[in-house]
Amino acid sequence: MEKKISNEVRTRFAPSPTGFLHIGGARTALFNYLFAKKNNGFFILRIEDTDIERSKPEFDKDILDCLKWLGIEYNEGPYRQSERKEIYKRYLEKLLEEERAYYCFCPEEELEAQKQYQMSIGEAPRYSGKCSNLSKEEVVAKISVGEKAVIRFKTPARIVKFNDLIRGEVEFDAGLIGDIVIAKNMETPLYNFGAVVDDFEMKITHILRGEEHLSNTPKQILIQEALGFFHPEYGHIPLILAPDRSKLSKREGAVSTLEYKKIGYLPEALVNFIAFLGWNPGTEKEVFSLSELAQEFSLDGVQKAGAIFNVQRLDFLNGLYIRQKSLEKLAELSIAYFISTGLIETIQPKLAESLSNGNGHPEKQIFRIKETKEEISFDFIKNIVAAYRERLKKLSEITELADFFFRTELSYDRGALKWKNMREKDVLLSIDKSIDILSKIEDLNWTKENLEKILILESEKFSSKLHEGINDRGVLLWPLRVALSGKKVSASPFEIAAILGKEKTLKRLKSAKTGN
RNA sequence: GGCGCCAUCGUCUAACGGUUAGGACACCGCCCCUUCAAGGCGGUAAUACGGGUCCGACUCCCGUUGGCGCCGCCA
Repeated sequence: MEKKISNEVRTRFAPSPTGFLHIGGARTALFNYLFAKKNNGFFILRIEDTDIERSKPEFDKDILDCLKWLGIEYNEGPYRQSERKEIYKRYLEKLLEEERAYYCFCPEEELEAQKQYQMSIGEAPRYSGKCSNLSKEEVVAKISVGEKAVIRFKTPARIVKFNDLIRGEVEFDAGLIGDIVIAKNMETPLYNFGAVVDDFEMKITHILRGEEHLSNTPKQILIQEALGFFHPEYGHIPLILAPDRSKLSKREGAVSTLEYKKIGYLPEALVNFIAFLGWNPGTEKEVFSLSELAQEFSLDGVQKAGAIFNVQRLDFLNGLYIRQKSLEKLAELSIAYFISTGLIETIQPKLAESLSNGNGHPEKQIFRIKETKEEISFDFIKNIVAAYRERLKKLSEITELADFFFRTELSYDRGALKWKNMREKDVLLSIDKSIDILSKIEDLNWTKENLEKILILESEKFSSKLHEGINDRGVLLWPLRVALSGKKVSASPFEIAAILGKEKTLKRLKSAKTGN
């Protein structure tokens, strides 16, 4: 076997644009990227769009957008196989000339029947080799009358061994494979052939791909030998599984990775999460940035068994990264959600999209509460995010948590105002007390810290008066919370009041009293 | 059906012949506390099964079982 010709590491990610880039594909891209980075090598993106029926520009775009979002940058590409037909044609001609490949005219129905029969008697289904016996004249004659032909590779019947970077020595009996179709015609190469040619042309040294390709490897090795190519190293990564241990399917999680962006996952969280699906550094450190991963990544730490996609862990990591993220950035990202749920609006219709892509300038934009057309500042959004960031698992959750900041009428059950077994008249007393306290605070002193200081102090006084010495701040703070937010679960009433401002705070308290 | 790959808590995993089988998520309990989070402390929970080899197996070998992948004129 010829060995690789270069000692610089070159990896590639070679998806086909026949579907969205799902989590499994994203992880394959990540591992190739990390391996290249770790070894000071190159990472190449190649789009395998030879299947013209199924390849779609929108999927092509999805792949590119996705990698960009995750921060996975490629040094070369994207190459597209549809633009490289001349190259494949050249190698196809070479194989044909050297009689390592041949035209096959067998109709598909016949092949299908053959396969069914072979399987029914417990044999490995494979092509009989019928057309390999055709003479040159017969072939020319058939082609000249326009008979449809594909090109088959004469698969040598021998044992193929290779050392998988992750699994160790793997062995296949190529005699069971049969002569595979490597091109539909001279212009349309098929996967096993196109990939081999490109990997050679692009000087790929390490091929890290999903386990589903393990049984393609002997075919590719044999084609490499027929063409006189060197053999790249192979490493087959375990699959990412659905909760029932089946392959991630369209119905179960195989959606575009960009969907996770929509729901409000941070790319840092997703990268960290998928890196640990099938890999670990061997230490107890589990929070890694992309560049830390690039430093630590090693094939030794890659698992052999498939890993189930566990959303709870993703949520945990996302919460972690949300808490670490800057307020500016989070607020910027959150605006898109407030806009899409109709809570706020902007005069610039394209803004939401550019913000979620991280290139808007929110501090210079004008936002309005949709219901009242009242103008709000970027700081207003920032403060809301600050009050809620600790409670978020996903960014999208913020609209449901904080919608009350943008509404004039709060609708909630009056019973919610009651703290523990408080009597109705005490609830009214409590609200009056809050109104009394808050209306005395100057606008200048209307800050979260100050409100907290005063309200804590007053709540203790109020509580002991109400319950004769029992200290239960809830008697003042709970009705206040519900009056301001309309919710039983919220940020602290101090934070809410500070963001709402004195006027709205008092207004909400007054309507809590009257019940409208 | 054939071929191949795989097998440690529910999940992601550590261990690379000698550990009370470790960590994280989730779950449960306690603390903090005006709610929910966050945070702190603690707990439940695993080597699929059967044979070997060895003084000693999660670890090595064989088998069984189970899971997954491929067997396309898809990639």
